[in-house]
Amino acid sequence: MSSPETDRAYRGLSADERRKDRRSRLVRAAVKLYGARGYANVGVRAICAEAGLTERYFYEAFENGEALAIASFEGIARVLFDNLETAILPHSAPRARLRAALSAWFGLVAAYPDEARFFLKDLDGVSPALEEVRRAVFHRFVALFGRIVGAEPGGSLLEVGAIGGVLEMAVVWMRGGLRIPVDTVVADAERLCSFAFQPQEVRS
Amino acid sequence: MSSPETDRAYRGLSADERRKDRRSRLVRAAVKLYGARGYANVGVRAICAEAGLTERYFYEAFENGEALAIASFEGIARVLFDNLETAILPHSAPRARLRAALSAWFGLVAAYPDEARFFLKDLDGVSPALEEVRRAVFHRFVALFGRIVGAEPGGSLLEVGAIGGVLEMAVVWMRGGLRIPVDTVVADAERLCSFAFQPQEVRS
DNA sequence: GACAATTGACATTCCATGTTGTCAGAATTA
DNA sequence: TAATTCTGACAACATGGAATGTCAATTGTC
Repeated sequence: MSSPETDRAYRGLSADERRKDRRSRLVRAAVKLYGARGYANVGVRAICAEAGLTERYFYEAFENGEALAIASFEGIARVLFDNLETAILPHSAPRARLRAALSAWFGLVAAYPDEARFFLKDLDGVSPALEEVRRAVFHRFVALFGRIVGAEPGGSLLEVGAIGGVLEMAVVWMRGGLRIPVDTVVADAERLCSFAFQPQEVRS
Repeated sequence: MSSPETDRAYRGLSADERRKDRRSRLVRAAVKLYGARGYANVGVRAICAEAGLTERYFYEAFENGEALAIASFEGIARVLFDNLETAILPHSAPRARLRAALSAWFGLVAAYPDEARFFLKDLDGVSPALEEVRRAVFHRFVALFGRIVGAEPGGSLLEVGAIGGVLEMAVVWMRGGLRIPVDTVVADAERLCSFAFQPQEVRS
């Protein structure tokens, strides 16, 4: 407990603005380092150094290190879903919506490699809380694609497989240095999804 | 350096036999704990306790903790590939071979949940060495299925996606407590793979 | 300019872990 | 039985990280 009786401006920013700024700097630094070194190899010390802040402000912004990881992951997920929703907006035909969503997905992966690496690879087997967050986001991912192509809700295992495949494709694509043209990757992913997300009665 | 001038039997086992026994006990204990708690939350102390051995024997058997993780993973992979090869042996038709392999895969997942959890989830973002091992095994996995259905070698991204999907299906299937009948899961996976692993000229 | 709030650098505490070392006692052989 | 190897329990050391605390210097307010 410090004694902040008043909260006056500092460098032109209010107390709230400063707090939010520090928080977002921490998140950005965290994602960058997570993506570069892997979550397991990044501690709060390194994150603070990268953000140009000290531990004191870290624990002002987050309960602990895990909370930052969760916030980072959920921030990435939010941006991702926003982008996908925006991307499919102009289209109405299921196939066109699917292609637009996948295009956006792989475009984001290419544009934000650190975020992508963290999002794709780091969150497994670390802690139950992190695992649950990953699970929930993955489920939303499957549901979104189901909605995109107009499949009935519920999310069959086949759809799970398709989305899992799309994620793994991104992993391998990145590891190969994005040398494969994005259109090729999108086309392959589209084939995988369009097959898996068809309505039950047409499937077999 | 101890001074083992001779190596005499102990409890009916030669020195070599005892070493191998200790080593395999360590691997078994490691996989069990990895699967239960996640790799990041398991140290050599806990593994030694689970194996009923002490640290002294750990470092007799392995260079360090990471070496045990690699050995564990590769041991699982070896058993897995052996099982798959055996499963497809009696069949010659691509479709039958594929079904047999997938049946074996999901059967193993169900039969060895600890091994499966470790194999599927734990190895990402921990260390470069572990990551490389995982990558190599995944590649072999894709190649094996390509060979099973008689696709030309090389491993397209679409095939990567299919295998990634199969792995993710196993993850979700396990998390759901294996409540979905294995035949259903195999059938879905089979659809995913049979579609993705077709020869280029037929694909579109 | 005086005073309070705010910041940043750093020390400090606490604890877990990896790794190596010690040693008394059990099992084995002669 | 005596000598010796092997074992298991545990101490010891080093390292690194999480989380809290201290304090002088800086910035804004009056």
